[in-house]
Amino acid sequence: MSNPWATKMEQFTAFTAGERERLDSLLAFKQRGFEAQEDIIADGAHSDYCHILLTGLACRYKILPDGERQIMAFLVPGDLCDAEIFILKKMDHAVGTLTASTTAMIHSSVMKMLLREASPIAEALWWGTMTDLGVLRERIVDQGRRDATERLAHLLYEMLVRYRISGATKTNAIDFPITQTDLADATGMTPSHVNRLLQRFREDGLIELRNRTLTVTNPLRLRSLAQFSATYLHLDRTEARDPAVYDRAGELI
Amino acid sequence: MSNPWATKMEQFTAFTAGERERLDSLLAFKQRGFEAQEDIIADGAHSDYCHILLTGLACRYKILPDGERQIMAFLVPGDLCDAEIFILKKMDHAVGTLTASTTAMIHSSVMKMLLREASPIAEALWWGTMTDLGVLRERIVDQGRRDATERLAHLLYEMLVRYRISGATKTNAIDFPITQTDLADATGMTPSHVNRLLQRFREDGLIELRNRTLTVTNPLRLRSLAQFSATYLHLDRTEARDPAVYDRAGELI
DNA sequence: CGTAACTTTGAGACGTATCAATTCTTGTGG
DNA sequence: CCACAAGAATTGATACGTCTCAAAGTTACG
Repeated sequence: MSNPWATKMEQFTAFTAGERERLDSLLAFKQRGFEAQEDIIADGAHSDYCHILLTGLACRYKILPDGERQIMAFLVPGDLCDAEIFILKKMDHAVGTLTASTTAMIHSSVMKMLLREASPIAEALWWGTMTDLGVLRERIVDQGRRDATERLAHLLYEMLVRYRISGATKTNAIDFPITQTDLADATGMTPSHVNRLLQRFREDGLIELRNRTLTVTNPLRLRSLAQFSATYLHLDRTEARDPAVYDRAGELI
Repeated sequence: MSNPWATKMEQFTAFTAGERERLDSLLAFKQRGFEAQEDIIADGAHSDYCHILLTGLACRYKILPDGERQIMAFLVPGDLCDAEIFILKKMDHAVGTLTASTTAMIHSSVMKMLLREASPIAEALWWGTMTDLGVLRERIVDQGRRDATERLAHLLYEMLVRYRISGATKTNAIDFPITQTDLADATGMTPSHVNRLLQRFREDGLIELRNRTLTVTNPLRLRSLAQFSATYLHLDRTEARDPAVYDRAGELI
């Protein structure tokens, strides 16, 4: 059984065969399918289960009083949707799917137990949380001090890197079901402006984007345009596992 | 001994006398003073100690390649500066003081031990981390979908609330050593624009700001201008502890 | 094969940045 | 206690990035 959760955490630490088996059985215990545009967990809701995205694509978002949507993060397979639910009374945002997806459900009591162990699994869970914090901080830098072009380039490049480390692709092409409206809600622009920027990226030979597939034709230039540095992802073991992801300077792709 | 760390965590959970004593002794073990504008922990650095801010004011920030600074969060007494350091190899951002400050230092091995317990202290530490995530997400909403006026109002109002729950004030006036340049670096504006907005807030009778003191003269209007809702702070026990912080509708002043 | 969702295009308005100059504060040493 | 320096706040005029709103294409899908 493929286990994107374990694959993701192995960017940080090494698991024994026994630990891998345990992670597999945790995921197998209880699963659920979702359609596109469905909430995995609603804003203000509580649940006794944490959800781990297994397949599909989801996002964290909030709906503002005036009806506008802000996407705060995209979730790819292996990501934990609602780590907070085992400790907080209710969600302060929603997690919803963008495409049809499946999740594994882990009971909060099991999650609590896992976190209390002196094991690589517990450490990896902490690492995941700390990395989430890093990703959010990077997004704040994006929106505070980078212009629309850099912001969009950064988002596209980050998605490429995250798909590569999750093992979903080995090339520079990724499945990309995110609409321009979604991109606009994530970067704080209007869809029109996203559209015009994407056209420029295409004209400049940086990307191709059609048929729900994004191909980064010039990754080095896209990375430098985005001022991307992978430090905030804390991929301590990626180099050892997959040297191909790195270029000669030791930088990701 | 005053213990802002314990006070903050008591917004979430109740401690026994023994737990309070333990928290006191953890803070007393090793402390350090910092001058204004000094790094508590530098970008890329590693340390064997976590720092908890005891007095003063600090911020998380990053310096971009072009020299610009983005402030990602302000830290008030009781806040944990670098929770990630016990699990990650190095910081992906810096934490620096804005005013002269003191911190308590807790060895990472002690921190790890605390987190593994089945105790209210461990739960409160998790709560703090989850709340930090919430604050960052709220800042992303701010910068993505609110205009400069709302953004600045939101920041000012959040600082008032955080000072009130930390016990630093019982009125609507707080010590405010944050310069307009700092505010600009936190909200992603220019100092000039911050200045013009603050003038408007003053003209509109929302705030007074002079002599490093911020007085919110019309908290209700400032809150509604900011579209502020305290949900993301997860102050589960605040109402029980300090009903005065709430207005009649049950919303945080 | 029709319809809804998504993408593309255009022209004008507006919010915020820029950059430079001035005034006000604050802290410091004579 | 005053004078000065350095930092912080304020002001102004202009430029530009991005939004707005509306309409026309295009694509995906039941």
